[in-house]
Amino acid sequence: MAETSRGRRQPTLQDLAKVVGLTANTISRALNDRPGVSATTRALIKAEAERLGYVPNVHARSLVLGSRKTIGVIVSNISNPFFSDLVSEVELQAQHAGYTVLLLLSYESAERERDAIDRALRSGLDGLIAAPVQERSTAWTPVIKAGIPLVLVSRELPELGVDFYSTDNDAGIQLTTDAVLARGAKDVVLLDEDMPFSTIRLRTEGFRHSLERHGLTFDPRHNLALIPPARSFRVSQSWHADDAYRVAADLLDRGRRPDAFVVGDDYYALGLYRALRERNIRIPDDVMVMGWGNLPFTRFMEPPLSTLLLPFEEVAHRATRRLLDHIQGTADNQIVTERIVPQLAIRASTTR
Amino acid sequence: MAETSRGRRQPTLQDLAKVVGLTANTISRALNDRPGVSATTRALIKAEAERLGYVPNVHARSLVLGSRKTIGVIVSNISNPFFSDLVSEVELQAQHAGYTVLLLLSYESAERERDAIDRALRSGLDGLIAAPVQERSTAWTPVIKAGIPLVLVSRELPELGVDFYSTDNDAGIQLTTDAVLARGAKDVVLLDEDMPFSTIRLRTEGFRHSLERHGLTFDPRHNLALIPPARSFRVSQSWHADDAYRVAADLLDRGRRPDAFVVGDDYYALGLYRALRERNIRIPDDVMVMGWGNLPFTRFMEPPLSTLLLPFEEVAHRATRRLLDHIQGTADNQIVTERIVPQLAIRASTTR
DNA sequence: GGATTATGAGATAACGATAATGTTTGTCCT
DNA sequence: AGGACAAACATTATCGTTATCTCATAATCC
Repeated sequence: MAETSRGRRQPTLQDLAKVVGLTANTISRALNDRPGVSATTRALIKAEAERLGYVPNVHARSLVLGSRKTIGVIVSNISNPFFSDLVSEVELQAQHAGYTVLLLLSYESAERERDAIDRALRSGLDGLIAAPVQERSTAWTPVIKAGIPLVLVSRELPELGVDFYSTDNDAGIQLTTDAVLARGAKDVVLLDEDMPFSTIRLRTEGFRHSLERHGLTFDPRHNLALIPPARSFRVSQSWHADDAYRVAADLLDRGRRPDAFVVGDDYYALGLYRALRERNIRIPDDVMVMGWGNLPFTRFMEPPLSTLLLPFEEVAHRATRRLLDHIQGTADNQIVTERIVPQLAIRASTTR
Repeated sequence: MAETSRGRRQPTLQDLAKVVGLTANTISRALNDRPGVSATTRALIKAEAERLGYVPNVHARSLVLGSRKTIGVIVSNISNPFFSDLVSEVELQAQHAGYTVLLLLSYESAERERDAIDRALRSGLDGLIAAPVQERSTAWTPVIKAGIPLVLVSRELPELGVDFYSTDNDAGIQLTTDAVLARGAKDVVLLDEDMPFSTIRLRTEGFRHSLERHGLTFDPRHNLALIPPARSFRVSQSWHADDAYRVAADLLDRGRRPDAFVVGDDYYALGLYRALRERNIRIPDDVMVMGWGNLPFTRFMEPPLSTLLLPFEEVAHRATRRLLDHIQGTADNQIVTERIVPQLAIRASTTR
């Protein structure tokens, strides 16, 4: 009876101590390479630990050390390549530093975000990297009150007063817009989502600047094609393409014929391509198309889509580094705000 | 001095107890809605807890309860839409059950997988859902020895004797192959990766069966186009398209002209499309193309790609349900092996 | 060779919660 | 009125580590 249950229960420090004939304390010191144990004893203990398959109980350790060696990541959804890359990079780096990653998804919903934050707080995390769903949210103050280091990515919440890392949307849109303008476009339309995100507002502003810098005027009714926000959250990204298709088709059917499109998401370009194809409008001869995000399929579109290479690894890398600094107490107490400039990938869709 | 540090430290049960004038135990019972506390006292305690912003210390709770309310997910990489969907669904359901998800990535590397397992064991997880990197791996036995419930997905390890959930690769490939055969194809090529995975072996077998059932012979040299395995792991999925492009181009340039391609990954179809386009081979008139995975972009390919809708949500759902049953002790002690049959999405690439 | 340090290890006390018993008080019944 | 019994709370133990303090013994010094 006792024998059968023995296999189930993991050996503890006490068990090990009894076997070796020392105290749990000494075992702990030996295994964690702390001083106070002779080399021979240490070797003996380590060998015995290995033999018994001893694994320290994290719960006990966490309780004493007050840390679980875990950082949380809150993003809206990892089907979005931007976020999956971000999370991957965070995981990779956290792992190097001996941390594991707790994944919490908010699905672009304020309610779910609140829930995710709540679960994060109840999970005893050492720190949190998050891409907030909405601006001006008080949902995050409990995190700060609890003294848990927080680093934001992608979407800024200036009033929170925490570190922020992001791709430079303003520079990005100017890069893409300038690129088509430099190639002779005179009438550019920005196809983007109609959402109250700072990222999108920044893009619109940058777009406008770019036009004006080239001596063109910016008229929202003329240069903007806005995709109505989705009523409910849909997991598949391809709906973005459908939405973009509809908006683009509508615009073209109203007789509007710009000579270049700049979009806020590669998926929009996917839908746009279809709308153009259906109307026998050739890319890039009749109209140039510039994407955003360098999604894996863009190189294989026909023609290959010029797009913007977002430095998400870099963002994730720096954000994680900063978070770990906070956790380990090696961070200065400035509020860091970094926007990393993306790079253009020019392909056939803008080459005349 | 003492005042400044007060804000940092989270209030504990003891603190609350002192304030209310009761014992920590009573507070605990009150807050967890366990009997033994009068209604008025309970209300008082809850109010005070709210006022002080009391959050139970998970570390302590985990220690005493022996559970962290966390399940781990080990997949190779979440940039792959299959896995990101899987992970999303697991997260969604785990959340419903009050569990959080720890994400561990193995990047298709046996070494990293071993490391991930190690970290999982040291993280005090309640259970583990994993897509193993390779077959016949002893890496997983420590998990079983530690008595941590394990459910495998996607790739099977029969010798481990644990539950397994997957899409039905055999049924899937027969669905796709049958579909092109039913539409008049007489000379079909399977374009797939040359890797020693059970999934791929199953696909080849199913493909062969399908041909033979239609009175065709299966000749590896004739009906198989194999993509050499990547030497190093590459994050971006689009390399799969490049590899497929190269293999397909090579095949076509050797003068081979099948009347249908069936592929093992939608990305292969992306590369294949390009190879065909370059040689002015029309889809579907000259050759039909059948994909695998229903990735978001397939609907927007030109022509839209017929493909296979993998029931990953279903797989994730059942696997998670099963894992939670194990954790909560409500699972029977059979070894469950379920393969869920995918569905066809017929589009223009196979419509003559 | 005696006082002084290192050195290795034990004893004890956290960490913050929950579980298993105790103890008090009050209520009900006959 | 006296005993049974339950409600409401307190006491104490426990989970498995790590940290601090103490103490014995061996090594080192002049």
